[in-house]
Amino acid sequence: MYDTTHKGVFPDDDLRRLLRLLARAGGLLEPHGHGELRLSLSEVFALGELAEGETLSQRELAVRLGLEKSTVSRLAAGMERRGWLSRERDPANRRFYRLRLTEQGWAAAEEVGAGLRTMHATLFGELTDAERAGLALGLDGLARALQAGTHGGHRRTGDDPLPPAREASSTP
Amino acid sequence: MYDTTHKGVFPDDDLRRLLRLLARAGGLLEPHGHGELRLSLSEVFALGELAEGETLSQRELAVRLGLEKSTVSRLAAGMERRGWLSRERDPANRRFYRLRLTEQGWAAAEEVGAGLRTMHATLFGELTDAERAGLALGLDGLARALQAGTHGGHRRTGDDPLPPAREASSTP
DNA sequence: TCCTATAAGTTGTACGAAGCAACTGTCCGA
DNA sequence: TCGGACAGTTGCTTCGTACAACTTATAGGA
Repeated sequence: MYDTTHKGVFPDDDLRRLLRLLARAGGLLEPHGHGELRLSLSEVFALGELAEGETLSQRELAVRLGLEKSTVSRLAAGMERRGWLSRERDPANRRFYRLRLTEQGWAAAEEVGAGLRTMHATLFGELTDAERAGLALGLDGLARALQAGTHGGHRRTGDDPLPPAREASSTP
Repeated sequence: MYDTTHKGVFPDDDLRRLLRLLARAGGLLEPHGHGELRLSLSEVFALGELAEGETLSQRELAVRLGLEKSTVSRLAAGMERRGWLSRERDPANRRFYRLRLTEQGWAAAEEVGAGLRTMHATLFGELTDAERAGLALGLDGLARALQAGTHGGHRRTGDDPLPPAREASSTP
């Protein structure tokens, strides 16, 4: 009896499709057996951030990843243990770490990055030009929309009042 | 030193943007305090599946969600405990359950669905027509591409040799 | 008809990612 | 010189999940 009454309870449109995609792509990424490497999604993102080249404090990284500082503390410790990043204290302000990738870390980032690019190529190879273009446009808009709202909904960590802070954390 | 050598290690294109979006949107959805309800992402997806109207076996649901049968066993048990679904044995084959939403389950689905639609509306309200159209087009293509590959990458559960299915993930 | 293989679901257990709270250490300004 | 603010750490808990071993039901032979 519900069938008729409640059909289409969930939005069956673009958003829904995006969500499914999220889930699906999430599956593609989660266990992340990128090559020899085995890393968590957060580690992948951390590599991505650090591969930007800047040195970051753990807090900075936490903000960018939307994770709790304690989580990032352990995350960074683990990556350090695996030889992917070095954690020097900022000489200008020893409260801060200066996280940066080691050579091994760069290698890992490269490997993961290569994996992502491959997947990207495979996936996007199946799209038409129009679809690619549309996707680029649409995602830009979506990113903007997400940024705009900031929507109380972040991650668990509600660090909305973000990165204005930062004291002495150097970086050329 | 590495900076120059390894700049742009991660793909900095649409895929990358999609991934960021995943992460960010994931944040929007994860804790899922939809109205009064508090449910995990997997529960949201389960509601979505069951709100299609069909009765499903737990195995079917597991396949669609891309989860292990034991996980789904507990998931379903939890949802039953909360009064969202009924689990009758299939009289024709008593090994199977026939999962279906209860009235409360439909209400929950409706509430969650409403939340999703609201979010959708908010988000998409900020897009231009071109962006919306592009997104729709692009996501269609992406969905097709994902389906096409099946990409060995699934989730931990390697249930590739299976029916046409969708997937999900979760978190409290 | 019984006997075994298979399949659905359950339970025990372990694990990893995450948050929160309480703590340490560092700095800075009154 | 003290006290507050803040980066980072550690202990603890929670949650979602997988895997493996088990139970129960079914279906197909010998």
